[in-house]
Amino acid sequence: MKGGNTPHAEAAALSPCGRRAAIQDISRAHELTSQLQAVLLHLPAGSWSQLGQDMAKQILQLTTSALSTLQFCGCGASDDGGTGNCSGELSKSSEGRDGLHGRQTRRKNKTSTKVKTTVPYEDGYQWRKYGQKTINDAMYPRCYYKCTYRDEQGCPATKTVQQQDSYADPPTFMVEYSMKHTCKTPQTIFPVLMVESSPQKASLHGSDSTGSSDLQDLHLSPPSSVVTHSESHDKCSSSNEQEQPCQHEVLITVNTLDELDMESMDLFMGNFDGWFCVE
DNA sequence: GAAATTTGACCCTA
DNA sequence: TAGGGTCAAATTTC
Repeated sequence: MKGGNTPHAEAAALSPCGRRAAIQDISRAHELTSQLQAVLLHLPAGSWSQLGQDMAKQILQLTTSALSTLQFCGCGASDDGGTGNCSGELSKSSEGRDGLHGRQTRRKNKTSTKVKTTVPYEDGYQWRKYGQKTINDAMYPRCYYKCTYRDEQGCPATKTVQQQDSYADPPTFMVEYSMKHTCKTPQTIFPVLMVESSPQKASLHGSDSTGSSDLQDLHLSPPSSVVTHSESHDKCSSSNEQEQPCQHEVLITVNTLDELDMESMDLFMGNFDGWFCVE
């Protein structure tokens, strides 16, 4: 059902410029919340610290959801001619064709978000594996996950996880998210630390482990990540002549949150100024 | 026994 | 027609 106050409806009502500004604002909020969460982890355990963590998690989920909504609803300005259909909607093409119940389109829409990470299973959502395939020219099979709440709440979100290189330590995975989460669950594992990309490739490398960390014991190993946000039409306003497709990668390798110290944070803040590509 | 994962088969798209 | 995405029965885990 289409609710008038749904994020999708609001996004659709936004002008391209307004949507862009909204995306930038939310991405900034997301970034700051991620950093706040990292800071909170340094505080002594206590009710306030826990409360802050919980709040940060919720904010991250909300901002992630909002960003996802805005991105997926960007189709109106792209190559589908502005049909008004969000690219996130399921295709009904196969329905009723061969007696398959609810079988959805076999090809996903082009709009998706790819994230390169060392912790593909910790992104704040719960997933259930439903398939695995050997992919041509890939060293490792690709795993297919759907939202745990797909059956209960009809959440269409899916993701694929594929290990990339066998020699990296830790191994990196390319995670491709498709469809937007519509499930409503407060359960989070740990939201992915979204990292902004910038025209200049930058990296923060946590070296070897710098002392013991109890964070690992908390299973809050921070993701490290590369966010590769790509869409077919993307041009980067920050690139010089708007000629290069937006395909930025920023690799943050952090073994423990202790390594993400304030110095790194400052570098973090200084180097990145927006991970969304602007048309 | 319920939930999650594995795996082969089916089917769609390029 | 090959490759990739999904289904669903079988199997495993808790």
